[in-house]
Amino acid sequence: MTENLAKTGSSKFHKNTFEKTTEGRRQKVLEVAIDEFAANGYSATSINDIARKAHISIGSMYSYFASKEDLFLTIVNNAYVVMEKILDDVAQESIDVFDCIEKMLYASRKFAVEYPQLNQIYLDITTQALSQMSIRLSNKLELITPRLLCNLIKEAKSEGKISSDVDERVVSFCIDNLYMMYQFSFSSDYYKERMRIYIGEDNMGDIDKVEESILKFIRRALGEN
Amino acid sequence: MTENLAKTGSSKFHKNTFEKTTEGRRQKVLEVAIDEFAANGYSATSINDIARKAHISIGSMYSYFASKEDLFLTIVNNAYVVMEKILDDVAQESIDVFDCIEKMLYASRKFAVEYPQLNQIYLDITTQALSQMSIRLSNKLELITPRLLCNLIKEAKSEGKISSDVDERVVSFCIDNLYMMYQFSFSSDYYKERMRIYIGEDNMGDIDKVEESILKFIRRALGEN
Amino acid sequence: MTENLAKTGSSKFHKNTFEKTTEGRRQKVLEVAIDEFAANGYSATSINDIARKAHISIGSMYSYFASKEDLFLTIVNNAYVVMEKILDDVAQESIDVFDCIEKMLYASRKFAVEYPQLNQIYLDITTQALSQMSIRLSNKLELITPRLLCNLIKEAKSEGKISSDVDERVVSFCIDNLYMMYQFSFSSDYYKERMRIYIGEDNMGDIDKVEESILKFIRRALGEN
Amino acid sequence: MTENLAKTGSSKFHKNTFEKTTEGRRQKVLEVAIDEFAANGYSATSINDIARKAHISIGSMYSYFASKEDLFLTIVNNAYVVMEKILDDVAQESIDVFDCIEKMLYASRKFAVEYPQLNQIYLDITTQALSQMSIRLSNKLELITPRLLCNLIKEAKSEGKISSDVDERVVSFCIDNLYMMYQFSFSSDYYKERMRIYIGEDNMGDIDKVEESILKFIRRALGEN
DNA sequence: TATGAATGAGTGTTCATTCAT
DNA sequence: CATGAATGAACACTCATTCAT
Repeated sequence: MTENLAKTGSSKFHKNTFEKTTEGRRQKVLEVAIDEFAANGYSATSINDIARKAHISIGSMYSYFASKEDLFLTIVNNAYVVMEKILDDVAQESIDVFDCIEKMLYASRKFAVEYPQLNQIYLDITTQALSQMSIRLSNKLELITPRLLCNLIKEAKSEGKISSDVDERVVSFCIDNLYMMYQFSFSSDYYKERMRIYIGEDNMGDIDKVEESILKFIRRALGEN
Repeated sequence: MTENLAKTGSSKFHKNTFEKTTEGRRQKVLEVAIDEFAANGYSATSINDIARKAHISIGSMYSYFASKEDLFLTIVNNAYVVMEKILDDVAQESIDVFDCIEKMLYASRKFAVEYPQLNQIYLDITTQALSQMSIRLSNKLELITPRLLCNLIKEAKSEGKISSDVDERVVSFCIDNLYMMYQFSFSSDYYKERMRIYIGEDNMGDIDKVEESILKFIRRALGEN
Repeated sequence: MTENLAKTGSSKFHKNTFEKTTEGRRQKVLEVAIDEFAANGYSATSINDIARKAHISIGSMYSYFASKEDLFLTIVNNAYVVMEKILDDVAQESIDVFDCIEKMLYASRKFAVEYPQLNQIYLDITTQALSQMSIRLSNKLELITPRLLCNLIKEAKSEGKISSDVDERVVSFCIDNLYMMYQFSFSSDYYKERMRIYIGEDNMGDIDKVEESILKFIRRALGEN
Repeated sequence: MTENLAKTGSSKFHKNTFEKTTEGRRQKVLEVAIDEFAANGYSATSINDIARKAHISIGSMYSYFASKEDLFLTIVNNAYVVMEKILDDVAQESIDVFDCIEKMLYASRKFAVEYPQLNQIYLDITTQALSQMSIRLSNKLELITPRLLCNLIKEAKSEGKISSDVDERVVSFCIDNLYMMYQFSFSSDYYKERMRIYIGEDNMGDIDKVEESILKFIRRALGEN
């Protein structure tokens, strides 16, 4: 549906050696690291632990990554790439604004359920303690959703599909906020519990109905004509 | 406007000794601890550091709190009490749904700007790594906003002020999600930057306009009649 | 039976204040301290803990005793006084060597069973780590048993009751060694288990028979005529 | 002379890494640790101190042993192995009961004089405070002496070498008690002083004569025919 | 390139002792 | 005289990182 989205600058936080090992080692390292960082947070995770659980020497670990931070950023970057891909696909497949908005909400849940650890790690990054680190990440990705949503709204406005008096920037912000919180609601135990409290134990079974309500909320907010 | 809100069970995570020191020491400890936990996160904060910066011996620290965790929980609990108070005031002062929704949005920003560290700490708690700890907190507070919002919407629906076909639970969830994200947007550098990208550098100066747009978003979503 | 034994120099390791408090406080402190030192050993016992458990402030503790060491020595000294009294009584009541030896074995057990903690503490003192402290104790007590036993044997020898070719010093040493080990065998878990292994689970019930055998061992060793 | 003694289950309280360092480091660590534990007792000994004195980083210490307790148990276990070996040799070399009893007494002194620290540590273990730890030690060794002595006596009884009316279990217990106390008498300052008091300063020079007296004591007690 | 032993600053926590009230 | 808050050196233990093999 939309123009091609600018690709995330493929930042690289690992050493060249990491690309040269076997796929198996590479995958094992990433897999274990994701699990550990997701479960314990950045600070409380030990790189020695990761090495041990991945059946790899810390020597190797440090031949792949210059530091614990770099290992973490490698993972985060990978997660961004995955997220980006999904978003990209959604944007391409959508036929109009409302379809796109709907698909993005679905995608949020799907991503959260499929990769709960990546979301837990993402949550960590938004934390002030890790904000210094997030600076090292190309925040281009952070630009992709805003631009996508913003353009979507603008287009829809000019096509008369939605009310012309909405501020596309703020509205994009709100919609993405809803996406993020919805995604988090499947990630950390804290947010899971919070959603349960709001939605009610009984309604947790019929998640499609919940999603439909959220979409209705958004559509109305947009002043769907 | 509304019924009296149930008070948060005043859990206590400090030892009695803490209540007996001078107000100065007490405040200094809390102040420094809040700063440190907010800036570094729970794990990366050293209780010895806090003691040093508060010009208090580590021995005293441990005569006030049984553990680092308890110091942290004391702070979090205090933050909750502050939040609760603000929320309570808003609920009491409001004259109707829309007024309340508006006042709560203002309050979110006000709280975030006034106590950025408390919000940074709150962000930390929602993290999976700290989910175990949040269990120790009476999550009654977590119930206060849902109930408040939900009742508000229900009432408004029955009064015909808003569309009767909205699901009050999901809608409350969405509105609170918008509040939380808005609040976070003034707390951690990450979310600050994110908001800037959405709203645009130029619009950041006129935050009232942004808030107005968010409110319009919500009002429309509620199908304001 | 024997001459009066030289009294232990009544060393004093407490401050005068300790004598001036109420009997209740004094007893409670000693009682708790004995329990704690016996269970954990000198080093691993906290004087703050003792104060807390005795419902007495550490301030008071330090107004009674100059240091943890002095509290410990006070207890040890008390224990010695108790032991000495028992020994003295035995010596007075006995009608001859063999009677005395028998009574002393009974007394060993009685004392160990009645005051297991004092024995555990005594065990501690014999340890090299605490040897420095034992220097501060008047080791006159340590002289009392040797002299008593030695004189006993000498007398018996001259009376022709036991073989004339025994070395009274070595024999006294051996007999006291048997007493001590027997006493320990009712004190620490280690020695209890050791005795069980030697004597056998089945014989542990009839301790009188065991004692009879030990006495027979000693009597024969003395070449009882 | 006797059947082969069951070997002590070679429990292992160190990590594999400890076996991989250089012999020099290994010896230095054990040597320093033995000295420190012997001199101060378990509780009052600092593992950081040991590391410093062994010129080894505390990190290495913990790569060799999981805990202070494990370092201690490693040493104790080593001591047991040494003791066992000596006992085994004595048992093999002896030609009859009395010879064995004599050799064991010599061995007790030899071991005590040669390894005073090991005995001081052993003394510590018998203490109630460390009884919990002794549970982790295979107490097979504790069985070795009882069984050896008991069988020896039984055999001698059936061969008519010693009186048939002695209870081999109690007698073994008594003899081992005499060995232990004799051994201790060369180990801690407390027991050294105690022996000096019994034996007399003048007789301390001719220890062979003392030993001869002790053996006579035992032989008579056995009712040697 | 892979290994893992080695390092030591740093962590959370304890405790004997002091002293103002 | 009794109190208990305050102190801070010391403790057992962890972990990111280095480097010789």
